Amino acid sequence: MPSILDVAKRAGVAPTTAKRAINEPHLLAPATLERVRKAIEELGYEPDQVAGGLRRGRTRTLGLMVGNIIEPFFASLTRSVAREARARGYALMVADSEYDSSLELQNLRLFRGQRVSGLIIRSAFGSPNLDYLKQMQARGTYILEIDHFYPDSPFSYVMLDGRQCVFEGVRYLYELGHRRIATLGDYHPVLTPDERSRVFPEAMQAVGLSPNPAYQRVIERSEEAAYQLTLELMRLPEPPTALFSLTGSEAAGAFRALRELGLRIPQDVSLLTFDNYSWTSLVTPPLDVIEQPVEEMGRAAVEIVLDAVEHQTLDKVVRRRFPGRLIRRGSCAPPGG
Amino acid sequence: MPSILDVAKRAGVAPTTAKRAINEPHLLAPATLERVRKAIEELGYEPDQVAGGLRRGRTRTLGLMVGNIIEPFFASLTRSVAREARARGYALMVADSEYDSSLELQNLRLFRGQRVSGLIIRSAFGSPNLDYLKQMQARGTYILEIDHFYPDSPFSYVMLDGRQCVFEGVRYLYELGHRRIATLGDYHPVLTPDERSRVFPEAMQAVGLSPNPAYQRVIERSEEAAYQLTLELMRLPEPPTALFSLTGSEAAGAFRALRELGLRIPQDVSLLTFDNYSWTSLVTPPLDVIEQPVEEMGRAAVEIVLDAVEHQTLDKVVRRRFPGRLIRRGSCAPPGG
DNA sequence: CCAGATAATGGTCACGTGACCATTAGGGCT
DNA sequence: AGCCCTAATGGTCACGTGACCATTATCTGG
Repeated sequence: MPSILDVAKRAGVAPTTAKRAINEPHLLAPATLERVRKAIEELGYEPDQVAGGLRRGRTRTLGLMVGNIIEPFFASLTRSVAREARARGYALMVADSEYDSSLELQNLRLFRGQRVSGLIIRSAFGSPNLDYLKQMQARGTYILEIDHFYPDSPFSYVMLDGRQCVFEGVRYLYELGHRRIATLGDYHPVLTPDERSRVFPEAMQAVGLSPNPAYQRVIERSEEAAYQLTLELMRLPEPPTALFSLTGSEAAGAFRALRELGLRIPQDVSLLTFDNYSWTSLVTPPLDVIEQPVEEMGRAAVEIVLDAVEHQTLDKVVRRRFPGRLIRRGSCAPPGG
Repeated sequence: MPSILDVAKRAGVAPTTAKRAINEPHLLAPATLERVRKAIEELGYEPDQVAGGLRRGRTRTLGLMVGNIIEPFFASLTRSVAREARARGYALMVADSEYDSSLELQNLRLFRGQRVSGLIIRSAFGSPNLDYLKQMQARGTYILEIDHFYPDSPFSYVMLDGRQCVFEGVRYLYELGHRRIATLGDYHPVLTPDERSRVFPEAMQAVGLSPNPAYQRVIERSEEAAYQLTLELMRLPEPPTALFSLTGSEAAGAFRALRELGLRIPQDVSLLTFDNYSWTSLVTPPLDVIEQPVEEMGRAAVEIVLDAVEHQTLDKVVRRRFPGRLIRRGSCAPPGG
């Protein structure tokens, strides 16, 4: 692999001069610049970011830790983050915690070993890693949470405005005439704290309803758990007339369960879900969804992180909320046919 | 960020000794080892892979270039590759070419700058980057193609056995009684060379059929193009009785088109597709698919790359084919109801 | 014609590590 | 006692870069 020394030798200049052709070309005489450029071209020289990172004390790499890359939300986020990072000359390291805090820790160690300059993280459940993140931050890695944040998080974050979305969703169902509205379970308040399930009761109160305790179960956050819970809920003597799924993955479980039970959407039960996943428009009927501006969120995340890194303002905390958008397609209708 | 020097100082040993606690602990006296371990623990020391990579002349990073991270095939692949890389102590850099060779080149440059030790790549279409890849290889990056390979590729690869799958798919449809079978277009033989569309005519011949020229169009490889083509095909005077989609993305386009045309699956037309995407079991009817062993392929890819990197056998070319699995769910039936 | 400014180029060193070689102490053998 | 062997530990240097300082040539104004 040729180094700048090879370039310098070939161009007949000192290494310092050769490097200036890349970093501060305006300082060079046009003829010298041209000669160096030619040498770079001929040798196929590409600056070594490993050496540069060591010397600089700061790498041009960014870490992204997702909860589950299979979920389209994270896939879209990854694409958006990757695009933005590339545009700014940063490589993107991706890790998947599978929402498991011990895997998360392993991945954090890897990221730390690689000395990533910034970290965008959707933290896992259980979360004994807050201290580790704080330590990384104290040592110069800028940390930004996305899609979720720790209570009292000291970090920047980029989030959907879950509160606004849940309120809007509940109001939408309410105005269609629904009174028996259920989310697909509560998440565990400590193990899987979640804004959406936390504000649901408030959203119900805002329209003069209160959540039916019979519908409230603490579940794991997965398609399978949502599938099981939907079966249970719809077999109650007084089943919900509308299901409000707080994530796209859970909607798939609910949809599967409703089909198995032979329940028609929206005649027998309405279904509303977060996340405009592509399958939601392929099924019959197409589902009403609350879309997140994922691309924008990814862009914003990279911008916040890299601005802080490059301007050396690691202490700057930036928090941005993004609105969701309700898309009506026909899976919600007045109750009772 | 503490370095091994800090650890050594705190443990009261020489830097060399401190490092041995990590790299060759068997050489140390138990008491010394314990003291160094304690110092590492207290300081929260994590070896700097940037410095190590520079000195070693080899980083512990792997590059993964996907065609489109949004496609579940690539999302699953990414997860599998990330898992395996993590298990071996390598960080994974992910880039998305969006199947565009100019974006691909930008990403390759980034990877090269970061001195990735290995590269797993699903190459883009158009592909003027073969030379660049060869150059990277000549400079010590082990390259492995996945899901697709250049004609006369000099690299290792991991692939589905597309030939076997297409043959099996065609035979399946043939035995159900179909004679008018169409793929969703040919890909451009130069711009988007593709094994599956190339062997389709052979597979037809193997059952005594030949592809209907009226069904053969060169299309782009996208959901939208597949949607348009399906509309066209089904409006022909003699439309196909069975559609064979060569990718999961295209199946979504075909499915959308069939629904818009009001055609029933499988009564009016059978639909068979590659890739067991989760939506294919959610729609009505659930689709017959040819599943790829994506996880295994990802694991194999990392294994091949890292074994070559770590054993310094960069010249070793390994090529593996994986069988697909046909899953019947009800979207294919004898023609004519 | 020269001081001082500026343009252009050159030289040196440290970042943290791993490879390699060097040194010391103690134990077993003749 | 003298030798060698091994266990345990220490010292040095280069990887390629970027920050910083140094040097030389050319120009400008009085």
